[in-house]
Amino acid sequence: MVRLSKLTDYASVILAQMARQPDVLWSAGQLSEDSSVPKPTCIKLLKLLVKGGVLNSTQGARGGYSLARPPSQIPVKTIIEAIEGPTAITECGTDETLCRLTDHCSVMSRWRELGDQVDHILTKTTLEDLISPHTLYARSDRRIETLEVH
Amino acid sequence: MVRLSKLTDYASVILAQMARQPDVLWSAGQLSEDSSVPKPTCIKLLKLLVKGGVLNSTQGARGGYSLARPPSQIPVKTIIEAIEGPTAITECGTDETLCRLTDHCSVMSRWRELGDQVDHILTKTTLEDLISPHTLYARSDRRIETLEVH
DNA sequence: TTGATATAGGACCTATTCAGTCCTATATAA
DNA sequence: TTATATAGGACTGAATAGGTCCTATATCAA
Repeated sequence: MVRLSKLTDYASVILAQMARQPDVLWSAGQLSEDSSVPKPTCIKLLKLLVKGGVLNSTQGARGGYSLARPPSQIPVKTIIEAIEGPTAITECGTDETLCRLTDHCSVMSRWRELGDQVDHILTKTTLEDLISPHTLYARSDRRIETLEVH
Repeated sequence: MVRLSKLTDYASVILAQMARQPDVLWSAGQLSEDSSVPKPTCIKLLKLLVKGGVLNSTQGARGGYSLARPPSQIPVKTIIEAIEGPTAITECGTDETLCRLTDHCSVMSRWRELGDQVDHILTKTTLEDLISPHTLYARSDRRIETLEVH
């Protein structure tokens, strides 16, 4: 149901480190060393995060990576999607037979609504929250309030 | 991030059908036919749902399956876990090296809190909601209110 | 008692996805 | 020009998901 892939786990640790010193230009080697993530894997993650708009990169000698935005403006949803790709709660459309069932599509719209609620949480929570020493629940501005109908 | 496996998708369609006529004893063959889910797979799902406490089964000729509880008392979380097994947001413990990092465990507790919020939604939403023709948002008793700190 | 009809439980195979590695190209600074 | 970075891709092995099949057991009816 809700599971972080190992790579997202790694990425969040790497990003947490970067977020604590947002002005440093980090090299892949440095990040790999500090985070214990094997260098090839670390490099792969950094590339994905650049592609996903989470990081900026500077090429060449003395180059490296830095956060593209302040931690408070990086939703965890963005991080997850950068690593795992865009993910809907159901693909729907793969199985034509099922989709013709009366039940199927109505049940699926409920699932999709559930997915929206989860999305809402993941969008509201940011990298800043991840590195905070305080529980999410303690922050009134981060509590999940009644959802609005759009 | 949040994705229904195909099998959970199938299971929800099957359960939706059963929920609309809760007093019928359904045979696997009947359910397979009505839901377009291939019989072997359908049977597998039904077994998992029995094991997970969602369904009751009656063996022998004229046997079959029925809901173990009223739809309003079957959280979707129970359904998901019956099919996909218990799933935590991170395994944690698989990678000893990462776990020794100062950052890692604090970041992971935030992820875990996020997981708890999602859990909360999945526990509050039931099979009854899934088969409802009305959007989840329209039901005030199903809206996600401020979470409590335990 | 026997046969037909169900579920129970497990083994098993295959396809897809995930994790991880490696190679070559390109950009930059000294 | 060389050393040091990232960029982009191909590739491999492992893990998981999806799907099938076989044998055992329980129940009902003739």
